[in-house]
Amino acid sequence: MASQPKTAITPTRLDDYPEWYQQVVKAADLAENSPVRGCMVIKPWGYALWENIRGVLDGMFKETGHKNAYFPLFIPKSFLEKEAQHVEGFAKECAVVTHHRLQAGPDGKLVPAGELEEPLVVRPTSETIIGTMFAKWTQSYRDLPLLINQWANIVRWEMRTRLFLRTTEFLWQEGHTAHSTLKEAQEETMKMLDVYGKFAEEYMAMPVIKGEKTESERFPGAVSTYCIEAMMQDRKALQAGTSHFLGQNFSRAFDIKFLDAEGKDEYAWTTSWGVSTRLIGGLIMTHGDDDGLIVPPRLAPSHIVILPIIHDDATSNDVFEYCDKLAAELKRVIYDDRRLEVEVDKREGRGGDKVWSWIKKGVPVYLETGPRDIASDSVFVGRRDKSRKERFTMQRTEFVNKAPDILTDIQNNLFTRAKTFRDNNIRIIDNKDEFYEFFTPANKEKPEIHGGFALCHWNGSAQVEEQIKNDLNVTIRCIPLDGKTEEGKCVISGEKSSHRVIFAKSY
RNA sequence: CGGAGCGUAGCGCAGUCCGGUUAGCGCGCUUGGUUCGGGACCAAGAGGUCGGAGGUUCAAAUCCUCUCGCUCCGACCA
Repeated sequence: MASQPKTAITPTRLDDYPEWYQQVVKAADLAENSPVRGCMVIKPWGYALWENIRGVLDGMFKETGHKNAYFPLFIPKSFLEKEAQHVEGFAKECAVVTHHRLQAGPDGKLVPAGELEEPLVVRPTSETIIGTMFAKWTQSYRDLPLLINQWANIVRWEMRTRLFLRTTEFLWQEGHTAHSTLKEAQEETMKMLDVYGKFAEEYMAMPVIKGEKTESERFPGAVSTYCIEAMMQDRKALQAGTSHFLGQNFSRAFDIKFLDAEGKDEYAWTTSWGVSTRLIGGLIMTHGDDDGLIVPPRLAPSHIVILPIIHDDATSNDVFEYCDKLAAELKRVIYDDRRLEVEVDKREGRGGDKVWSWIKKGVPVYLETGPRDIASDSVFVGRRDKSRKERFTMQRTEFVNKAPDILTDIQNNLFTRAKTFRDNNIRIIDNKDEFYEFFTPANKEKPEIHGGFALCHWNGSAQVEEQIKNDLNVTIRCIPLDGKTEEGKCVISGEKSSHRVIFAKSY
């Protein structure tokens, strides 16, 4: 008999975290690399997760008054050039279309022909094209606010890619709004940050810290950038969403003007905000364990999987019938304002393989159902947030009634677990040596999981940021919004500081 | 773009240094059987112009030249 691995995923998180991540993506059948460099194929289970993320967020955007629209994939190069900082930030990572057809060359191979007069850039983000349109749509203060969201794919030509966390092409959502006053635009920026925070914590069960980015980490062209930062299980930070207050930078560049109530010509105040398929990477690294993915119930493509246990042909029909009946009952149950998604796994094959395939995919609840359960009219319940040893038997009717409570309990448990982990790895540091020690792995060749979030005073200088980035590869993730004012001294320079910021290694 | 490594069956690899029968192994796949609250076992089978092009040679996965692609480590970043 082949020796059984202790865990479904090899290596474990502790052994090799980056490799563990790749293996989970593969084992959970979320996505794989495509023949196109840096671009991924999102497979059904991963895409269903994205659809659920999209569905919830879309509802939240609409509740806050936004409408969806769609803008072109291609942006004339000249548009990008209009906002100086914006170009500078994105110029290095743009895919550029220069031709519009292919011709057979002398060797029979196709070569680009029909050069464009003006190259088109594949959107790395849409401020410029949307700004151009906003300028047309805005004449009076009565046209404002413009509250637009777009679900789209974008391309950023990154040097190195990792499935979900950084791919050349990725799916995202970008909100773009224009307002007649600074105050309203600032409020919009914070409102959408709150939407992201709520979504991350309540749906993804991923605790986040809301904060503002320092100047060096700011979105190119923004006046201020706010973010939600989450801690992954290797204690590195993941920027999970951003909301930008763009001031009048883009409205000046794109001429988004309106006449106010007094008949005065004014530039609009704009914002933009976005989250991407990167969230799925965050989900994996927040909840996943050495047996694979764990999907929070509120985002699960399937809440419950029923696995019929078949002994022989004589009883198989009874078992299937019982499972189908149970599935039908469960599908009528409401959980989180929608009907339970239930799947009966009737695939041929060994029971063990099937159970483990669902464990790796992270389905919240799995029921192993055979003749014994039928005889006692009960179900054998496995919770993905608990160990295999903790499976338990429950009367069928009781389970049907309690299923939503069980799922709610799993959802809460995942959040609590993640929050405890994060809080245990936040350290208040006031001393430079301790700071350096905190972020230095014992094994430099193959760094073990180390560090975390360091809450420290900072003198506000980019020089300090530069120094710790060079020395330790640590950056300021954000200046927390709920951070109290507190007199202290910069952990690096010793200069005066009035509040603490979060330092961490990041994705 | 720098530094390292790798391209041999669907996947993971051995063989390459030192050229030589019909290119192997594990997993997976197909068929049959034995198991059965479990990630099984036995047997039989299918599957490869060894990343590509050129060269050296009686003979190339193996040596030489050129090329293409991928992964990892840096710089860049949601």
